[in-house]
Amino acid sequence: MTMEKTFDAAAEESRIASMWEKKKCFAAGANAKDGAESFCIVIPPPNVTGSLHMGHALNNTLQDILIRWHRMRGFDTLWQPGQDHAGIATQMVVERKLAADGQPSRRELGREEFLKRVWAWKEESGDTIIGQLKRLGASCDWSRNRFTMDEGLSKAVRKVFVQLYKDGLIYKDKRLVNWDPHFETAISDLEVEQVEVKPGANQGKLWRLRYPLADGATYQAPIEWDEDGNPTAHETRDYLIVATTRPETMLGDTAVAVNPEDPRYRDLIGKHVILPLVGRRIPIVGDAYADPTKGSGAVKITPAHDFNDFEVGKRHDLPMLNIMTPKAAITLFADPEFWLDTPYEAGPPKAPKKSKKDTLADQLRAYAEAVRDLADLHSLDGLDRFEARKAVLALLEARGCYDGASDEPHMVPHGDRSKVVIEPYLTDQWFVDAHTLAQPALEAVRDGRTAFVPKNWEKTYFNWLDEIQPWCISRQLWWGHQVPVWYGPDDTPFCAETEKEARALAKEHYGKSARLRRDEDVLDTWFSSALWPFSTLGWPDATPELARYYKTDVLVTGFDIIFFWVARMMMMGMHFMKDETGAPEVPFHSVYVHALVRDEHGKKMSKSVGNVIDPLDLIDQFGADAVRFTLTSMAAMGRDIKLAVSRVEGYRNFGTKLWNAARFCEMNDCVADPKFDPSTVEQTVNKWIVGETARLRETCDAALEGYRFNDYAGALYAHTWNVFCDWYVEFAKPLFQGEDAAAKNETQATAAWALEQILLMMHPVSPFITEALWESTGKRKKPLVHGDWPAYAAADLADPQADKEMGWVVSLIEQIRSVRAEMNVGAGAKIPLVLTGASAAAMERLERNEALVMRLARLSEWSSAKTAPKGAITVAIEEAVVNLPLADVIDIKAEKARLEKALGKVEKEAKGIEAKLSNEAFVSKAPEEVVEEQRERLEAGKAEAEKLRAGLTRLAEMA
RNA sequence: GGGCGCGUAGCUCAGUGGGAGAGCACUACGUUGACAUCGUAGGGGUCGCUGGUUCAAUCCCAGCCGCGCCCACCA
Repeated sequence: MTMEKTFDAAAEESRIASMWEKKKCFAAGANAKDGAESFCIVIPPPNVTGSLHMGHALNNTLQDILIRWHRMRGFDTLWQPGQDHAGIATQMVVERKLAADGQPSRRELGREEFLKRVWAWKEESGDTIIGQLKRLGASCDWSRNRFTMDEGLSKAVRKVFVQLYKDGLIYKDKRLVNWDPHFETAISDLEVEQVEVKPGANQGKLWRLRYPLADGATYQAPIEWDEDGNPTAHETRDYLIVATTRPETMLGDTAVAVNPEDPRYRDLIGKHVILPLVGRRIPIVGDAYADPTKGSGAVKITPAHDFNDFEVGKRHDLPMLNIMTPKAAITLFADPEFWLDTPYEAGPPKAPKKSKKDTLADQLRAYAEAVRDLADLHSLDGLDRFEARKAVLALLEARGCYDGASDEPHMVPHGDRSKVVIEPYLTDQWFVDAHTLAQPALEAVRDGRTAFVPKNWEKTYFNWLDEIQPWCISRQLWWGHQVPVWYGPDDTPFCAETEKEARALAKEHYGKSARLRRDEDVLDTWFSSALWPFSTLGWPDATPELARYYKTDVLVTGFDIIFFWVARMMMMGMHFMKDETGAPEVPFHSVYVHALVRDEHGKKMSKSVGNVIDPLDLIDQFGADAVRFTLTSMAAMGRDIKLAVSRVEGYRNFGTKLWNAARFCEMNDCVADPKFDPSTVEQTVNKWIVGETARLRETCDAALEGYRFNDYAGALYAHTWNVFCDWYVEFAKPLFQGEDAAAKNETQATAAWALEQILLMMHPVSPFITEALWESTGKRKKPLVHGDWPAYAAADLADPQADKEMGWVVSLIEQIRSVRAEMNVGAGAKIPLVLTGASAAAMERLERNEALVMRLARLSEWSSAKTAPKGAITVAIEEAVVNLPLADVIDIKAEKARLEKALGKVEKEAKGIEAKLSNEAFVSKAPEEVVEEQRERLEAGKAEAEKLRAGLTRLAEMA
């Protein structure tokens, strides 16, 4: 059967994938040797909502390489797959879908019904990404697939929550949290993105407000300064100026703070201002938080809506006024009381229109309308915060309390999912005492029980954990693990894994049965992800897998989730898992942090920019192996991957190259022989390729040991194309066509073996094409996915003599080819070679490799002579001079130029080395071998220069 | 403000205290029965700038210039 000219990736990949699946090739422990060590990776679980993107493709290719490599080496290997329920993201997707389908909204459906819809959606499309990972070739043990909301994992979540609650490491607290007004839930610090806002009509400004001093107080405000910044003129003021980027929050101010050291305001501490619009009398407090160098030096304090102000408020026991609804509408504006209590001497800017019925409600309405006109408002029903901003500013201006604004681009917090502005919001939430949990996690990395690769990520990890804040884990969402806490009639909390246990606790507490209601909140998605390395292995049950595979080996991830996920797995793993001695056990010994995939210009891929490259499109176009090989080649440590489609095409071509090399072997009856022993080959070319193959094995293993994936891929590429295809295959041709049957047989067997070794070593990165070739190039006992990774050493298989000889032959051929090309000798023309000044060794080398040199250099004949023939072009090589009598075709001028150029290069180099060697300091201080090496190089250079000069002389004689 | 990283061939990037590399692109030639998704040959770089350490610096150190990312409560 003759092979096709190219590999049909589309057809073969699915066939091979189902073969692997049918034979359960990826099952935990498959292909393990007796008594093998375990090797386990837990997959970073993709969102059930997700589909495969380039980041996944890279992440999973690298994991798959490590997994396949270990599996072939006989480790007891498990790649644990699974998916994340991705609370907010999934809830968002389903809500959107409901809206798009014209279905009732989440709130209309109610919690129970909505969750049914989410589960239905999960059942319907949750397997999408698994199918995509399979197309990529990911060799996970799919039979063990887990989901963070599975019963088993949910049990783990409940157990962890209850235990941490008992340990005092989970607690409920009323404090400011980051509130997402779109999803109406708290989010953690990590889910907040700081986005710079540019100055615009309603944002990016610093507005100055005037707060009148109460009780007729005044102070001297400096208005002119000398060069040194000392005030030279003052004016008497009866108001304070405060600045803010969020003017609407002034409605919730409960103090103004000044620095106690600030001479301008020192005497005002303890006095009061009247908060404009609301008329509230609020104190002026002295607090170091107020920075005299910033703004006016006086700062408004809104304890319920600003993290700093919250702290100031606590220090001074200030009231904390919540002025917003969960949707971040300003409540005051909808409240008639606000307008009634507001002393607005200046009145609204336009007189309220007289209405027919002069009732209070009408007055209010008229006033409201005036405000709306003024501030260009649309509605007064629960006035949105940004509308309220306009209204507040307009009102303040009308009241003479507005002191102008300046442009001030600044960072504003946004929700990473909702993209809306986050509000600090005062609510009851559940928190994890992350600081306490972080300590063992820090220690483990400091003492090397877990190592980051590359190491510099450890600093990032330390910096974050060192300053870690309490982790807000409760979410006011419906999709997720519900907090396992029940409340009694008096709101006493009972934390238990089941309602039954909670009831028992309540009965004990109250002395009788009580009605309980469950906490409605769910947990942050990352809470369950943090348990992933042990929850997926069966914890809290004592499963064999947990005993066998925990701790896992290496975690492969992008740096963007070091905080979200890696650090939290470390914290949870070490709190809940113990080794034989009872000491906390890390979830993995290594964390390999890879780069992010960007577009070919280095931009982050994003749907809105439209520069997203879909890995599935690439797989369709070039095959999974090409995509995998590309990403692996580019996965150098510490740098982003800029992906250009042309690279993928290039690696697809590489696959074709390998395919055709196999095809060549097939056509020449190179059949893999299980009994073949590479150490017994006799032909020099065969000794040489055996040695090269052994070196490749060492390079591959060393690269993979060090997670230098690009070195691994690069070595395979260079060996396969530039060694095996470019030279060995060419060397083999004359042997296949020659008379020497023994040499031919040996070469057939060696070629088959060398190809087989490439298939073995390339399988982890290019599993499909190698598996296909494995099937077509021999009768195999087991599929390549379970092939035996080679273990031979170059020291045993490489033959220095053979290496030297083939190196010499290669350079001889290259030199002749170079001359031919430069002299425009047509490919069809065969030319004679005359060797002069050849050493005995050189002569022997040429004799032994006569056939292949003749063929590859396209020679008609060769001979040796004492002196160079007339009219020959000469090239210096090691231990000989190559003379090509090309008198007919020779272009003397061109040849002279060629020789002079070569000579110039050699002389320049020699000169440099000579200078170095004549430097006393160099000779005395540099290591012996370096000096010796330089001497040798100088010798060689001189010899070559000599040969070139001789050539030039002869050329001159010809002319 | 703090931290991390990057500036090497036209492009994308490896790399090393002692002879500057790859892929793609480019130029010329080429259907020599594995492969035109190919072959052969070739052009192209003061390794960001300036100092320092060293016998020796693209590599180590400092500063500068340019670019990117992460973290941070600055009104």
